[in-house]
Amino acid sequence: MPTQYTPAQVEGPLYERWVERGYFTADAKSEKPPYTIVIPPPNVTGSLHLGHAFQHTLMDALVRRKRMQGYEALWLPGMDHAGIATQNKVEQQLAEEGLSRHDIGREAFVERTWQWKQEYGGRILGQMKRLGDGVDWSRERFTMDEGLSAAVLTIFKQLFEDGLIYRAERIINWCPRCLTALSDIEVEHEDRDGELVSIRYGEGDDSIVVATTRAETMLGDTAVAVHPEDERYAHLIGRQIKLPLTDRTIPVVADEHVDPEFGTGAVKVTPAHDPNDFEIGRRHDLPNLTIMDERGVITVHGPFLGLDRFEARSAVVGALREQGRIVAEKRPYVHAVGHCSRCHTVVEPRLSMQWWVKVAPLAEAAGDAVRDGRVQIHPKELERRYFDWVDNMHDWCISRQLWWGHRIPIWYGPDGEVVCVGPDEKPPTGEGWRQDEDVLDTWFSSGLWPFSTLGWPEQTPDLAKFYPTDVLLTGHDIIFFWVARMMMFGLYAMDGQAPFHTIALTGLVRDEFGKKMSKSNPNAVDPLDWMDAYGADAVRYTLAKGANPGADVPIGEDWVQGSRNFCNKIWNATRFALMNGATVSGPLPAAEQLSAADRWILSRLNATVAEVDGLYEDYQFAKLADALFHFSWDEVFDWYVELTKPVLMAGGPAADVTRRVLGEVLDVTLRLLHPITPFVTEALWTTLTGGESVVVAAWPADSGFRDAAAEKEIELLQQVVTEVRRFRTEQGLKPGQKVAAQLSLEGTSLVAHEGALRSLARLTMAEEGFHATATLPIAGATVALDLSGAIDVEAERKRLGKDLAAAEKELAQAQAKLGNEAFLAKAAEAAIDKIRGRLAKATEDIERLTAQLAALPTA
RNA sequence: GGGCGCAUAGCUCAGCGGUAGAGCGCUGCUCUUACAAAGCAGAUGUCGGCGGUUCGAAUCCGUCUGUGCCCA
Repeated sequence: MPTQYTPAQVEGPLYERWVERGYFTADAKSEKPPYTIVIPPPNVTGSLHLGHAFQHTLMDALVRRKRMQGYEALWLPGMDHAGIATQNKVEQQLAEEGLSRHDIGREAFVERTWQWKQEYGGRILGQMKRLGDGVDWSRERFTMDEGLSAAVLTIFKQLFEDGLIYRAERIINWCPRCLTALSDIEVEHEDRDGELVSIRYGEGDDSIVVATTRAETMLGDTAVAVHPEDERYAHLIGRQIKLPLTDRTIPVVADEHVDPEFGTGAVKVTPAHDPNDFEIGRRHDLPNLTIMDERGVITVHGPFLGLDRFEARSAVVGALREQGRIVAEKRPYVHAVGHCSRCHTVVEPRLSMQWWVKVAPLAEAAGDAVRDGRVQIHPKELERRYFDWVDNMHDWCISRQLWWGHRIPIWYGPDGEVVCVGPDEKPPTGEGWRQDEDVLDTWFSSGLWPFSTLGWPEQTPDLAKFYPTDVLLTGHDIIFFWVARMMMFGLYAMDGQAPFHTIALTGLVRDEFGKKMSKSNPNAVDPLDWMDAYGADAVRYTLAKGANPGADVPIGEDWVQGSRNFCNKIWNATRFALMNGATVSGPLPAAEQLSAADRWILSRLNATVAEVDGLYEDYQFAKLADALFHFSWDEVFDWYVELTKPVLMAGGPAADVTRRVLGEVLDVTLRLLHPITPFVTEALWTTLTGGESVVVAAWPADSGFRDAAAEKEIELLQQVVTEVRRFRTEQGLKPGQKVAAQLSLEGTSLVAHEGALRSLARLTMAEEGFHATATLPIAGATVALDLSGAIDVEAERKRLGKDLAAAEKELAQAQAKLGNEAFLAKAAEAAIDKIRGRLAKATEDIERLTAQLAALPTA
């Protein structure tokens, strides 16, 4: 066994073996209770970034633990078809050939997109294998699969028949580059420097000043609105004023939604190009005048015809300025501008006919499921974000002017008929019938994911066994994407059964300085690079250790390196155990046969099992990773392993007992670590135990064994050892240098630990000619050392003096507290006891330190 | 503009009413027979400022400053 763990040699073969043996393949016919997580489907065009690696690590840990606990665990993988993103990719490819999608036609384009998926899609799936994701590959799904498409058609028809899907002309978010409608959540608002220009409309007494950041839209104004109680404009209400640069006049209308405090208190109304104005227009029966085409080019006749919207903006301002109509300009004027989340083009509000989901009843059910506790959100603080969203959700625009996606199953007849065609139904035939050209929002199909992947609408054994799923784990930034959509559809389609009982929300991955990591940032790290350099376990452990509930996760290469070191430490500790005959065979010896060290570590081991279990149930990954780190490194590797050395070296029956306990401790520790660091633990555990695989080993159970006395005993030993080591360091002794010492341990629990103490502090027996040059009284025991020569009295005096001062300060503080009547009267008994304990400890320390100082030879 | 959150050791973060913690970094000394990707020992903080509540505040309340996120 080499002295260093080399993940690169281990990981690939192990993963292949796991998959071959079918450990991750769930059985719907199993008698075991189910545990299910579906992966929020990544985008088919995407590749694994740290955010995925992070969430996958946590999901994998949850599922692996449950599998070990005896659940029929299913972690279901797959991808969504990412309508816009994928179509963009294929259009780029076509563009390189000098073609557009219209050149080859819809059918060929869709065919070509499938080819693209075949060739380039799903890179992320291979990357998931590198990370060690224990997913059931036999159940891999894609939102455009036949079964999932049938689910889309089924629910569309149900919603349509229930009146929850309708068609309407509204202002939507339009991307002039992607040439499609977008839903609200596909628009990102960013602050931009723009200008706010104030324009005078009308003439003389009939003039009124309005302000806008989008001057070009004035060409489509059909009114000016003021507040009905605004006296400044009362005389103008109902009058017609002249709209500059046009030959039109427009009315001044009174509308309560106008804020008289903002700007001049008068607003221009462009119903076809602004959602608020559209509403005003509806209330006042104003005409909707569209002035741009789908690419954002001006279509009204006149000097601006054919100009791009941004060119038109400056042209319009210029023309108005010439006419002396610009009364004020504020520049720069910072305001939020919506951008297409896919291509970052500035979104244009556009009046158009689209299909919508009426979300009110669905969102209410989604909110109630959390409100009444059927579904829990972790951490709880994020509930409010969820409620804010579902309680104020606007109707959802689901039609997209794309070719890649589920085509809307609506057929229009020659006489204005509108027919919704279900999955098993034949579309109407005959002259004049045609299908809607648009496809559905990708999220419409991913919202069905928790049950469409299990076979719905068919009543499959998978659906019966694994729905509802258990946990949805995802970033808090996409509560609105997955969570809300899956909740709405799950409750609607599955008879009010929520798709999962727990929503575990994580933060975002950031770099080591807390900066946001994104693909476009130079700080973006490819997790595969780190896995190559340090192993998948190191990346996984680092991510898990950063996973404080709901909080962002900073990660840096140094930390991954630290986790690699941890894996290496586990490797070497196990290596030591193997070299010394640690075993898991046979029953654990009874408590009477165990040494105090054995009882201590078993006590701590079981406490750790209980602690880790509790933290898993609470989705406290950072804390459980930390607890495991602390227990295994600080307690097992640093102390227990060192304590076994003198015993193992001495041999005999005591050594046999220790070999068994050492085997037990490592066996359990490796099993506890496995869900987070699956590879190194598998390699070690199979060697240590001869078992088939830790993947299917039993999850450790707390035996209930605790031994407070042993814990105290070992703590005292640690204290004494540390004290001697400190003294040695102060005296400039080399770590390996043996020193003769005489120990007086009578009357303390250290009597049984003389061997351990000598081993850990490197103290040899006092032989003839022993002459103590320093005496350390510690906790009732005395350690006399022969340093064979002068010791550095000054260094020792300095240090003891410092400790003494600290102890005296402590004593004074404790005395002050205990002398405080109010404290004694009002504080809890436990708090007072604690202070009494501190007082006693301080008194004892002062005594000891004073004695040590007195024992120093005078210079 | 509205809402939410965060300010703790050089860095990244735990702790959230009873003596300030971890990892990394830093300073010494060591290749002590599992491990130098390590061991041992050590240093480091008026817990953002100011007020208040309390016997007692990093922890609760108010306020200011700084900073981040979401929504419009």
